[in-house]
Amino acid sequence: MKLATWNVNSIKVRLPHLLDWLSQTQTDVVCLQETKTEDANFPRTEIEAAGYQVVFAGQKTYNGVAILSREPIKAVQVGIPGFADEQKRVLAVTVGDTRIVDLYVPNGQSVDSDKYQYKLNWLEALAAWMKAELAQYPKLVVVGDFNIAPEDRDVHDPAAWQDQVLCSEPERAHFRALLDLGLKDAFRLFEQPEKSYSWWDYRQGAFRRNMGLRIDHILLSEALAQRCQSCTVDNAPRKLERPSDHAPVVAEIA
DNA sequence: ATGGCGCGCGCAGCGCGA
Repeated sequence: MKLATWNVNSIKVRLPHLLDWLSQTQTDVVCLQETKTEDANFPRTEIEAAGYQVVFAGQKTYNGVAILSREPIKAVQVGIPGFADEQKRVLAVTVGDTRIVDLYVPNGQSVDSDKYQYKLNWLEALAAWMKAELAQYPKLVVVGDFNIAPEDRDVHDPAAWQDQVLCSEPERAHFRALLDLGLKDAFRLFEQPEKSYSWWDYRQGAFRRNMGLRIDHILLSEALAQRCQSCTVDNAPRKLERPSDHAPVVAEIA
């Protein structure tokens, strides 16, 4: 199974990129974030015509998640159970015997913002839920835009980003707490190029200069980590006209 | 110099992202 996560920054604008990319890569499951579209306006027909089942949970202007799968989608869950949240950031499904959780973790804005505290609370609730999901599903995949660069090697300029949002120690501690549950960062199961990132600012020619962060992740339970054959960032869509500011991250699991 | 770019919304220019 080829499984991907991609923050598309508007499903409407990026639909041609997404459909081309699915056709070229033959991806089996892709989890999207920042679809920024109410469910009534989601481009379901175009995606189904490409051979995918699709589920989505969206809202106007902000947030929004979707999961596309070539195999049937079952047991859809929207949001973190027991965590009241107006923002559409979480979608979980089962495909075959694999549980797949798609996350758009809050950005946090800055470490002194109310939004940062919301992010930390959100991550606390996520960890408790993931502990329960791991107990129920030996084959668990947790993917998405985590809005956390786990280590300094995931940051183009660690000094400039030190203690800033996306890189702060409390955020990184929450990321490590997920790993401590028994999840593996699929990207770090393999040798990777130096300076591998998944997001680059639209400004300052940041992509051309590779001024990025690795904030989009694929976490795998032990049973799936053992079957994981590769995990890569696909920079190709970031080079297109009107790209998302994020690149897809892709894992192949036997 | 605290902007820069690109999105949605909606028709001007603002909030937000990361």
